[in-house]
Amino acid sequence: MAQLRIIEPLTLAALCSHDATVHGCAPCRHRSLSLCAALDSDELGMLDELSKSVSFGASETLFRQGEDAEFVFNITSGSVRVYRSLHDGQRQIVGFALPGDFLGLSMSDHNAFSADAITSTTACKFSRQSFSDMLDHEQHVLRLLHKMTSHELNLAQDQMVIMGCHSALQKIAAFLVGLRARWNMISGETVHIPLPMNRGDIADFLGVAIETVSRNLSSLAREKAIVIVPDGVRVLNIRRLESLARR
Amino acid sequence: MAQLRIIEPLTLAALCSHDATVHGCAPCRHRSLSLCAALDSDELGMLDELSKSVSFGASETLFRQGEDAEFVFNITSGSVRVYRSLHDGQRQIVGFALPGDFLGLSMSDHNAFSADAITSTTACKFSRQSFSDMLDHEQHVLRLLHKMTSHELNLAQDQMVIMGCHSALQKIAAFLVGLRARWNMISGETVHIPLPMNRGDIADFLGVAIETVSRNLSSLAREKAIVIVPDGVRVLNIRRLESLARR
DNA sequence: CGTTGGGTTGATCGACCTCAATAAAAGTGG
DNA sequence: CCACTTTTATTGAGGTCGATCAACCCAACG
Repeated sequence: MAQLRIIEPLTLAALCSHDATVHGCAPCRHRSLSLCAALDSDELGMLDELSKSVSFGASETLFRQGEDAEFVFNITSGSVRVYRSLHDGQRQIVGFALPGDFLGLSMSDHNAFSADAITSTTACKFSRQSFSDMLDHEQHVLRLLHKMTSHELNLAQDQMVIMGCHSALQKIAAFLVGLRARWNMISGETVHIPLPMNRGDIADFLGVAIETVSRNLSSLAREKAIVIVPDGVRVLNIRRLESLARR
Repeated sequence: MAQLRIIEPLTLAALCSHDATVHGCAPCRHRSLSLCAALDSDELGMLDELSKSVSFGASETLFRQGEDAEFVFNITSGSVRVYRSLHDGQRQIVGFALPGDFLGLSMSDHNAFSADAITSTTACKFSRQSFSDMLDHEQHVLRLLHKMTSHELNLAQDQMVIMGCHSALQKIAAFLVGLRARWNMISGETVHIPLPMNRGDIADFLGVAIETVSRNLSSLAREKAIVIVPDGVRVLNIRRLESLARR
């Protein structure tokens, strides 16, 4: 009877990690801001059994809009775009998932969005059914899940504020400021902002044209607020960016 | 087994109702498709004790951005705008709450948004703390709460898709189609779409100018897709609206 | 009546979309 | 390692949509 729903990019660290050096959920505990940290070892062991490590090459599909929602993903490395394809061929990206983010929890039995890897990506994959079953018996986990959903709602509403901007320059600046904050949570870095997604992805995220993204990034570079580097930007004047991003 | 009526509030209906004729949560049960219907009488009684009926006149404040988040509201009648005020004096409306909608779920210790009544509004008010305490003991309620939050998230993500539209006409049409669906859940009505909010509210919701809202509504009326009536519109050509609203 | 607030409509101007050309990167095959 | 293609990014020019400013209409209300 448990029902989950799509949770887009979640900034609550990885539930579970199966990378080359560590195995199982326990080693991942320290990476968690609020999730694994709140689980005891029994619960972690349970997660361990439910999860399976998977990896995707660039542009490979995690799940597709409309298909049965079979799995829940917790991104451990890489980056993912989550989007809806529209009948006019347009694409609205609703979020980018970074390491630690949760994807594919679906309340309905079919996905409302598609998701595919931007760069090479690894994730912990859970059967949605068994994940759901666990929620029936582990109130702890359900409570955390609800917290994450609430947090996700906050992110979505923040994005609405960004998209309400009348100026494209404001949108770009707000995008950079927001992404910088997220990378900062993950890596501690505040100057270099990786941009694994291409200009078209950013455009479809912000609801502007590709050329507008390019032009405004160039413009920010021209006024020395940022420097454009391969696969990202470096922040020179964060105050300028923040004043543009009307928060 | 509670009888479900499809023409009744699908938007999770009111958790609790304290209107002039009925008191307590139990009478409200029939109005709920999935919320109160899933609670037993003990649980309903508990809700009863926690909740308090409140009412607001037009443009009165339910809560203000930045203040401590003390309460959770379940709207029982009327309509509410939820918005963020920005440092440049602009206002981004992130949603309109209608009967059955929950407010205050996405917030942590302080409100991320302001909310005020558009029309005369009644609501059930819960202390956030006691509501939270109840969740610790009532898995049922927690699950329902999670579902409601998920529903909010759905609305927010749909709104992102709308705001990604490049054309203002598409935004207006998508707004009407979405609002029509919500009113349909509440009242069963599909032709008359009440618009309790004024043009400025719609403008700040969609991220366009007031005049643009007015012009495009007039345009839709001119092509006989809608008729503009006091406090709303009547739909003449839903197919036209839906084809504009790239879903 | 005058006033006020909300709504509509008109005119102007600038921002951004579109189309197009170029440049730079990243693959591909010899 | 170097031509070659393919993809992605940047830059330019022109046209259009929508923001802005302004006037006007209308209903509510004292």
